[in-house]
Amino acid sequence: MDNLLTRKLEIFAPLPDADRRLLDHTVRMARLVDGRADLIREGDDPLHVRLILEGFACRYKLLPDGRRQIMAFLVPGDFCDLHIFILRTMDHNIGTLSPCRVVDIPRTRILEMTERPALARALWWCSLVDEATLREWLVNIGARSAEQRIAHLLCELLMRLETVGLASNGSYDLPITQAEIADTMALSTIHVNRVLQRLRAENLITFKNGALVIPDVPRLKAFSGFNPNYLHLTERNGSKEPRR
Amino acid sequence: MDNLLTRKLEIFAPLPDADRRLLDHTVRMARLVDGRADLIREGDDPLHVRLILEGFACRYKLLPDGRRQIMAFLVPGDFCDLHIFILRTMDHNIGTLSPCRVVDIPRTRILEMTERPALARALWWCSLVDEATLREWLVNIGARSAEQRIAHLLCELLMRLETVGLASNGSYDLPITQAEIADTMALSTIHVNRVLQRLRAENLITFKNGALVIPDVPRLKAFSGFNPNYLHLTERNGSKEPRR
DNA sequence: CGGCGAGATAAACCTACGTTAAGGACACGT
DNA sequence: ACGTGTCCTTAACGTAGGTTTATCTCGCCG
Repeated sequence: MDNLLTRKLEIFAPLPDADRRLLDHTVRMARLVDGRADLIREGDDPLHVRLILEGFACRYKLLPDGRRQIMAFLVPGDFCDLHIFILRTMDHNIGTLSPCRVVDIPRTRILEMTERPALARALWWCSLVDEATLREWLVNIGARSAEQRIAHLLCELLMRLETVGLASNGSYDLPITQAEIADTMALSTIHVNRVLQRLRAENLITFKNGALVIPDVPRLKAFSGFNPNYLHLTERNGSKEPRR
Repeated sequence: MDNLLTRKLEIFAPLPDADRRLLDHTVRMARLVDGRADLIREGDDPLHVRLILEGFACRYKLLPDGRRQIMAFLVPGDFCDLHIFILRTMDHNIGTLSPCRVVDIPRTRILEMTERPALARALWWCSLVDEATLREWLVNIGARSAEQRIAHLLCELLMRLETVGLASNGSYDLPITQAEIADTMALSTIHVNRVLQRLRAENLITFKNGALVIPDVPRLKAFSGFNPNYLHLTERNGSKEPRR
């Protein structure tokens, strides 16, 4: 059984056995973190790269007036701060939403990974998919109605969680509050509440003991204008070298 | 005199002479492109990576109802689509705003560049700064008022253009229309117009024969809540190896 | 068992924007 | 000199979503 990280990186392309063993080894020492705890703060100059193995976390920035904008959700298999390898100091915060299992990967290990061509490309892929996701979020917040916006987020999470085996039959655990959705979607909590109720009233979503259920996935995707191309899940290719 | 690309990449770290020569050579063959022309479209699978040498371009997506969301401004020295090296198919469009001078860099050349450690890190840095900028744009659109939003954009462009020698004394050419600002900032053109007038009335900005002038840069930065940390312009370091 | 805090819900009211519709100022080509 | 198109500007009015305040439901802890 593959570990979560291998599973995620092989969405891009198969890895040599040696690389897979390195990843198995990398993922071995995890620690537990409470919900709503900061993993890293803006201005930090962290020594390790963090990887989420269990639970939900988010990137966020705080504004002078105390409001917070969440800019990304981090789910199992996601790197928190691969970029500090190059950028050094954090320009945003990362905090857990639910209790998490987290691995601290030393810089030397990342360096070792970047020296293996297949792994280096896989890491690059992760970082580019993060960027593509950010672009879609910008479109989401900038151009869609509150209803579509939230529906779109739920579709994205479904697909991302499916790839790591944490969602099936259009259902997954979503351990976040309406206030957190509000900080993500640039809406007020009250409006998030109104919108969720409307989505439930139209039977686009339901909740069954804590888990989100999407009764008709294609319908929710159509409703939200969801196009999964930005997640780049289908570029799998067997070649060990990029095409020329 | 350094070429624009070298100048930009050396913001991150100095490059070996051989790398600089490679860049000089890379930048030699540019072509001219009209304003308001698409350079690449969503779904394309381009064979070259494009680099802007002169003029303004933007990343954008189109929505079913015909509206467009601009997700990034590309100014001289910016790569349009470095990510296609890994992600293959474009998940968004890139179009010029003003007439541009553009270089098409073949994939083989990019591969050659990624095989040189200092250049590889510099390219990685470009891509990570793009991502950080996207995060700040998300905050900008999600959490700031229309006035702050536009002021923030103008501050960012000032800093980015300064680094490539295209702005000085708080002034630069801004060859874009209010409608384009609207598509960028998720506002209507009419509201952009209102906001620009208010910014002018408060003497935060003025226009002198086509160029934007910011009379008091610190004041505009304070007004918009601008913090340049996300541009990562100060991580310059002389070492040829990343720290461990 | 009773109090407390977090989260969801509800209804009233408010405002920053969007929309529509109409001019006006240039720059361009003929 | 006259149209024509593009961009900017103005004003009236409409609405999605914010704000405020309050209630309700739990789970939790003493």
